Amino acid sequence: MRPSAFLSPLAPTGQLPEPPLGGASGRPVAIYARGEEIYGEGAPANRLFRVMFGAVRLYRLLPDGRRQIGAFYLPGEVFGFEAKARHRFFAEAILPTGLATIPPSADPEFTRALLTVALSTLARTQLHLEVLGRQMACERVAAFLVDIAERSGGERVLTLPMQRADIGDYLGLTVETVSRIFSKMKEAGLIRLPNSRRVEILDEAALRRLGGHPLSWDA
Amino acid sequence: MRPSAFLSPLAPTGQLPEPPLGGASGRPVAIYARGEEIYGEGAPANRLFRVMFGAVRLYRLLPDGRRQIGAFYLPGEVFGFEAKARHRFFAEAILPTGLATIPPSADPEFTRALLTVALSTLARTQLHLEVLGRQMACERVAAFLVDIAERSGGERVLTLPMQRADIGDYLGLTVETVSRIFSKMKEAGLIRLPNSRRVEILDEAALRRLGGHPLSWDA
DNA sequence: CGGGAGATTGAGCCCCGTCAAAAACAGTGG
DNA sequence: CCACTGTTTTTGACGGGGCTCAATCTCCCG
Repeated sequence: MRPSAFLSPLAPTGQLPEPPLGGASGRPVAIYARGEEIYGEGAPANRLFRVMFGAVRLYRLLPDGRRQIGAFYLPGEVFGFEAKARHRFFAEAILPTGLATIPPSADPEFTRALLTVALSTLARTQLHLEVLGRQMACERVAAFLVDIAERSGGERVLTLPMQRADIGDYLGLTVETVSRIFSKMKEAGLIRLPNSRRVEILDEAALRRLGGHPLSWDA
Repeated sequence: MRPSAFLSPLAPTGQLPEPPLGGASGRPVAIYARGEEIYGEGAPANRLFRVMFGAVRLYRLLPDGRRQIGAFYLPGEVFGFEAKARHRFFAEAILPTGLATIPPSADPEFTRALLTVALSTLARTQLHLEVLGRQMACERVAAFLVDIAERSGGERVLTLPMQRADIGDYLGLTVETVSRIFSKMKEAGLIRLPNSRRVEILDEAALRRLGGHPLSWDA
């Protein structure tokens, strides 16, 4: 499969200038257990992380407990930057996860690379915004599946690292709705579900039709 | 009023390093008419804009015509950067609007300033995401009003540059719902509506309670 | 004063959230 | 290997918040 430059701008496919942000080269990898907090809201934001393996969720909590997951990070992707000195999100490992730490640097080359990553993250967040603002539940799930498929290498069979509740909190839906839509998609022959964590995409074109226009900014 | 460093990071309050991105100093200002397109989807993204007066909406269209407004830009704010070489959004003047153009530069100082702006924009987009993903219609409208109030100087009486349809497409709601909620808020004594474009905030605390926690990342 | 765009209000319906229960699954210890 | 327990997922029934459709009202501006 052709790597989508946009959906995987942070992946180790070579788009990111390797020297400043890239080097996992010899850097120590910290291991986090499933569910372990990487940093919390209010923690000082003084370093970046690159996912070496596993997966990470970034989220915020409303006072009454509602949770919005802002992003998932898969192997190769970079997260942890903030506009201010402190984090406004929680970051947690979804699975046993290895993270390489990228210390900050005043090097212009580093700044440039960070800008690239920040702009890619912004672009993805804006796309996410469109999904939450203007798409129906089934379109959201379809967009999510297509996105994850692209980011995890374009395999036809993918293993979701997160559970249904995470998907719901990412898409602005309830667990029940997500589950129901998975079932509908299975009935409709769009996907197969060997088990709850594994999804085989049978009709990618139909999913893309549901999920919006992921190619319009690819040029 | 105390300027909120976060909600107005792009405003001419001095937070942004002035030399590289800041200078409206002597730069020509292009005037756009109400409704005029500043750039379209697919246009080359090769310069930034600073709003001198007026207001701008940034939006995307789904194939079937649904519109998601990703952001509004008020005087002092900067927009126009993209991760790729081409725009994925449409930008339009909402009112007669004056824009100063900021040409790109390879200067490290410029890159650093651009990074600051990009990170602020990302932070705001993530907040918007939370509103769309997890808040009820009335909470969205409340959050919107508080946000606009802060960004336009914290006045108690504000003049909305955009119409109801824009607010709806920004908040993921229909015009009718936005209108109904304005009416409810008026009945409840939270706001007054001298006319449809003008909003007087009577009970800011109640609006903030509705609209989430805009102070949690202010530290 | 008339025309048109935008805003408001009403009626009805549907998608999806809520509540509840059953089913599938993952460990754990016997 | 199997009972036992807690977690996650699925499915069902029901109600409500917000969308759709449609009519009316308000405000500009000629």
